[in-house]
Amino acid sequence: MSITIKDIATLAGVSYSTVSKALNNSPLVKSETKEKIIKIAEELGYEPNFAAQRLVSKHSKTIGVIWPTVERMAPSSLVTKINEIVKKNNYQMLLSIDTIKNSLETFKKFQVDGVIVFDEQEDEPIAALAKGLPVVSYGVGQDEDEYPIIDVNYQGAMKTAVNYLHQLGHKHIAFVGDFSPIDNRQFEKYKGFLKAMEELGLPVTRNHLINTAGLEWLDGYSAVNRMLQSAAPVPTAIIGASYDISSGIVRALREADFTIPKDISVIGYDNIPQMANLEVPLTSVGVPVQSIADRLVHTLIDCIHGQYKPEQDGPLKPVLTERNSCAQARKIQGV
Amino acid sequence: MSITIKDIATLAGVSYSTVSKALNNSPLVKSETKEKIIKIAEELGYEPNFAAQRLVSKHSKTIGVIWPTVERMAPSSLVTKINEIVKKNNYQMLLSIDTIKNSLETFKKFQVDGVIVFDEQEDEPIAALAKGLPVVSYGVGQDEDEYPIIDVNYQGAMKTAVNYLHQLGHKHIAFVGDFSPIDNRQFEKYKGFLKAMEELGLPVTRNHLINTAGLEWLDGYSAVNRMLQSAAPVPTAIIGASYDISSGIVRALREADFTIPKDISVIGYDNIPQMANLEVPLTSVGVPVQSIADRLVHTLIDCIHGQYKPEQDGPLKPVLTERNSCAQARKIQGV
DNA sequence: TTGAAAGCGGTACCAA
DNA sequence: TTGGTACCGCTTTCAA
Repeated sequence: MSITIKDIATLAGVSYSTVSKALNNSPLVKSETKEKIIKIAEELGYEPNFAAQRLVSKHSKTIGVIWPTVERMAPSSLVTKINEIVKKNNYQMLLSIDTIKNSLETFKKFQVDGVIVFDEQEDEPIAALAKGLPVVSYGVGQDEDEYPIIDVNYQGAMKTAVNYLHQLGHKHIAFVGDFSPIDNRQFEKYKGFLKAMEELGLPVTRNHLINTAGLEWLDGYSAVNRMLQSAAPVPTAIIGASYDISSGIVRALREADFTIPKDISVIGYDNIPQMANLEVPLTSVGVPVQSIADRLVHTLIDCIHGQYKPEQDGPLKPVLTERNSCAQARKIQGV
Repeated sequence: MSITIKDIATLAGVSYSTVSKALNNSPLVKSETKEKIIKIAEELGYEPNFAAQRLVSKHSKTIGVIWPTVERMAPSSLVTKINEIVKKNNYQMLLSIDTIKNSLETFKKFQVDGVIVFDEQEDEPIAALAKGLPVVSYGVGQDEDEYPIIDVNYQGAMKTAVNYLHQLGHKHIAFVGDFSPIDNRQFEKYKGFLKAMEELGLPVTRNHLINTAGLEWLDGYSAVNRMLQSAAPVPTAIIGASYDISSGIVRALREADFTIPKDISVIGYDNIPQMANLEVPLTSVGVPVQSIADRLVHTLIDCIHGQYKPEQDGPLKPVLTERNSCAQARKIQGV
């Protein structure tokens, strides 16, 4: 059995309720008494019983993160950042890689104070499952949401990327990504691209829209190979829809003896530091993970304290980080 | 406030201790009463209070996993498997990506029954930090360990790979991996390779030992490029020390216009299904993740029940999974 | 400024 | 078979 406040009380010659107050730094205890008690507690290596505390106090200063797909880079990067920020705010983070339903159940048992969800493509409506437990997600914001969704502004990011390339003189810009309409988040990048191109009056034919039908690097790789083998003229610039996809794009281009950025410019979505470690360090666009993580955690904490108001914060701002994978457009080959 | 056994007791017209027994399926309760109580509990959507239960019962049927490095493929694959097996054994899994020290603290608070550690390169001795909490790790077994380390038999895996290539007629086999002696696990693969080559009387010069000095795909990629640029004759086969490294190896070879396996054979360490999704599906070697996960979880559960005996299980068996990235050795180019 | 005591929601023992 | 009750370890009134 481990040390309890009663042990401390006995040693200190006070009642255990006094010990409780002292340990919680209550102003109701004389500072001498307080110091004495704290000293004894430290000597004994006292650790409060968490279960007992929560049986009474209800909150655990813990945030749960549900992350069902462990195998892509950008989320890994984000979850690492979230962990940092959670700690900075005196919370702990616990992760579950189970289904949303199971994870929520587990987290409710353990009485976490709130949950961050990484993936909402599940049948059951999260709000119903959460039942009172504060939940925050990210992706595409919608008005009807019953819990805050941090809008990472995919469309804004795409617009930034397209404008940047346009300023470099590019007109033939291709989008390489997964645009099955099932996946909200991916589809949003696609829509953002279309909109941005349209606003600038740039051409969008099927040759500019390369569907990877998947999110692994290999999907990006094969998509680009297909593009290169088609009869259509090669675009002067490519926007890759994610870190992993972009890594496949770069690989395919280099195998086909394209030099980046001399022969073709490439921008990758996902503003994570790992973009710099690719074969060709990639200029990337997107809300920096740090900002996403910040917003997620702070919104959740506000929810926990009942202080969250929709639209209290402005939209998240996508940033373009230059890394020399883009150059002035050259004469367009072919047409 | 949520439903408690007292609410149920009132409705059922029995005492709450009877409710407790009924809900725990005690044989001391008449089955009619039991059924009635269970029915009411279900109707009310009763969920036992976990904190209260643990304040009394001490164990949580939960296993914690400490996983400080979220960004490599093989561990991701393993953790996913562990989750499955943990569930199959009626436990839950919680993940922490914090430092070992912090994670252990968190897990102790939440009273998990045991912990699986993914990474022991930390200063503090884990056993001391765990203080009674059962811990299991994996990697290289050592006799002095104060907690079980599942030996994944790196040396055996290397031997299997080398023998396999040797039977195909290869004599010039290179090892591409990180062999800084600091990292026990990586170094063990290196030692296994050396030993296996020696046993077969195969030559090992510095041209056969390519140090990646890192574990990312890019490290494998650059290492192979360096190898190809050196004056030394190219080996007829390569063993890559991990999934990520092997992925870099394949990329570098293909860029240099080597056809796998016609021009060169490649085997990758890490027996994970993802090996099949590489550009060239790779023949791989290693204890299958399934077995590693199985052993980890079962050993831990034995420890939890105080039933673990060192050496109760034989060594884990590396398996070679063929995927056509190896062929009969051709005449050696050069020397 | 301190202490006593009533819970929090269960489990488990003992008595009826 | 059931009910009564003493904890588990802590927080939080309320009284002293």
